[in-house]
Amino acid sequence: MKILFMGTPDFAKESLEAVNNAGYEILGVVTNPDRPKGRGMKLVASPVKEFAISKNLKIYQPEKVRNNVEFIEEMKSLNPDVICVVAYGKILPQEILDIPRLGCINVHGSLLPKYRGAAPIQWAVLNGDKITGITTMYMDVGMDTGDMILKEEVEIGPDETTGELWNKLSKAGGDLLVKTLEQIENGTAPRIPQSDDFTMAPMLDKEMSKIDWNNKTATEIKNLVRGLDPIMGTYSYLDGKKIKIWKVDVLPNDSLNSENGTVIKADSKDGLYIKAKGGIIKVLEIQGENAKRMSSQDFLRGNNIEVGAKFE
RNA sequence: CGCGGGGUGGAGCAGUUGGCAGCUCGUCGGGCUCAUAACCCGAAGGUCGAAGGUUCGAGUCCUUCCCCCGCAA
Repeated sequence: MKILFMGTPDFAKESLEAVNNAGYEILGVVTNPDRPKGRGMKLVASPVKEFAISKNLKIYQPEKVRNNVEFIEEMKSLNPDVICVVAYGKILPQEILDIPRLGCINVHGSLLPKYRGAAPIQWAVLNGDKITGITTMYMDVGMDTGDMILKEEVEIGPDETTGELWNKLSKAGGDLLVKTLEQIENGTAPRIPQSDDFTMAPMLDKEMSKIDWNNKTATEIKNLVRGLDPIMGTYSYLDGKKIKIWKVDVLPNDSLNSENGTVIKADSKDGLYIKAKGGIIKVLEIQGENAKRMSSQDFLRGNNIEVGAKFE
């Protein structure tokens, strides 16, 4: 079976590697163009491209695919049996979906129809879900609305971060994609329409990384912190300085009557404790301006925080 | 050349107009205590990111390089 692969980030790279290891013929790899990234704005190749280079696979990096006649003709001429799309980053037009004889297969990081959209993994953690998973489906023009093929559940631990879950799901996605391809090849792949009770997982907004001490409960804050680790992290201002909070625990409410966001304990042995709605946030990892991530104990050795100071 | 902040004992930081390198914690030794992560006394531990330059004298000023972080993407 001849496969054309489309994908960009490390999540997709795991799937590409799995398909490659499974011995399928990969006609080509389509990935987003190199983007300027990081300090210095240097051009960086996507993880998928890196892998494709290491395996001498043919690489395509169109700036756009819609109405790109030249690109679409090229894809047609490859004559793939299946196109595998994993976090490619572009919406594919019908003309491309129609190319492969056996269809376009997508690997999605949630149990559809829950969390259709760009950020299913992040939202599963942000919402404090205990279980999520991977779904493979036949793509259609809608946003993750295609008929489902296989699903696999993955548990989310109480302290698990998006980054950790991301890695687990990347791996699971690769395995499930290979399984899906096997079933397509021997004609046993099911085709299960999605029910109507779907939810959306839209792209994350920068605004949400600021901790809202007044309206969010301690548990919601903890979910926010692990949900945004390591993508953007969460922050709060203390004494005009932007402080990032990377890892917290929730302690039961001591029924204190201080305002939410108030420091109730700051000790270089015990760490940093902040009053929150419905509980106490024990800060485990923190990052000051121009500093790196460190334990709150380390942070407090060099930065004096007074009890009663207020995060906002 | 996108903008900006940093590299100082093991950890986190301070170091004023260049003039004996400090603080909190940890480590080691001793003491106190029924006991302790608590308290008291004492000690060790630094070529101040690297190289070069200015100077009587550089952590501090100048040049180059390496590494780290934030913003922006």
